[in-house]
Amino acid sequence: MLLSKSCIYGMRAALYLASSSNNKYISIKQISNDLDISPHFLTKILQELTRVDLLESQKGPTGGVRLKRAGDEVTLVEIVAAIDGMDLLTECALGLPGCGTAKPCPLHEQWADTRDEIKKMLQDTTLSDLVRKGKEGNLRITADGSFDWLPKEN
Amino acid sequence: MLLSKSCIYGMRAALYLASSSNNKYISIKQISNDLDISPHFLTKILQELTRVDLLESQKGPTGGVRLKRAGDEVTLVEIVAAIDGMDLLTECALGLPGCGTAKPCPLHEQWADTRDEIKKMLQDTTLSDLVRKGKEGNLRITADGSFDWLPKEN
DNA sequence: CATATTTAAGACCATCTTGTCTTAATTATA
DNA sequence: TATAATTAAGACAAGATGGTCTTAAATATG
Repeated sequence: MLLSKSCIYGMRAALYLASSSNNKYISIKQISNDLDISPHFLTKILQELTRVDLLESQKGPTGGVRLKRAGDEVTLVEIVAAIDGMDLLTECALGLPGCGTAKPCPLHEQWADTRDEIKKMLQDTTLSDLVRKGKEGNLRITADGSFDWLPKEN
Repeated sequence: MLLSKSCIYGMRAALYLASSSNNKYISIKQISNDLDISPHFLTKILQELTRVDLLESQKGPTGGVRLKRAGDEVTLVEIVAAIDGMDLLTECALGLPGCGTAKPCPLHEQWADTRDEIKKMLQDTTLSDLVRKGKEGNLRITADGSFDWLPKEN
């Protein structure tokens, strides 16, 4: 698997938040309901994103979480880095420590190129990019496609 | 992590076997010694590769495992498919079942391209390709670089 | 044929990831 | 101020992966 489940859930939730126009606090319970993710588990994941300042949170009634920066200023690589770490984008495909141009493994060259493609994709894609695409095509971010991208207009 | 440890170990062992010119049976114990991999664990992994006919094995003294086909006819994707399965190369990056051109997720387009790059890399790289590179540059397939690519000449 | 060596098979345990639950702290609001 | 709602924190359970060990089956060789 490329990304852990935690990371995937984090990305889906970030997309959810980025699709909200007014950027008000939204409760994790609502997010977990709409995205069909276990609420406690999602809470733990979003706490991590709050800790690294991708989200901000507020407790109590009317509390919840929201993006700390605008969606067009948050790229996927930041979410991946926060949850899965940068290992995928830096480590050797054969698992050899210190593998690099100076001390490569036989697969290093090929994998370095491929790895850079992944990195570029994650760096070049913002939350807003995906929200735009999602709203235009009414695409799904849940298994059953129940998420509605509301509100549709900004 | 892109590939599981089992898969990485399987690839390293396959490289080891492909680097042997005469393709005689080599005991798993010797491989595990030279590559510094737990012998029992490696045995289990190589059994899997034997099961899918990438390797063939013989029991008893002078027994061991060897490549069933020539190294230039075995690509990395076969090893990955045998051990980790094809999930990495077919599944949605957001984990949505049935994600594809017909019913995409917002990230589908980008990820499909990137995924194809990974696939192409694994499909285009043969064991012999890596052995050649390894012998030419005396590159390592162990953490400490102790593997010697013997014999150097074929 | 007896023995030693090797793979095959699977039980078993450790560690990591995934997921659940409980309690505490915070805060809006009646 | 009391209450209810919410995040924060962390203990705990379940499941997957990584790794060890034991026993059985096969086989080369003395």
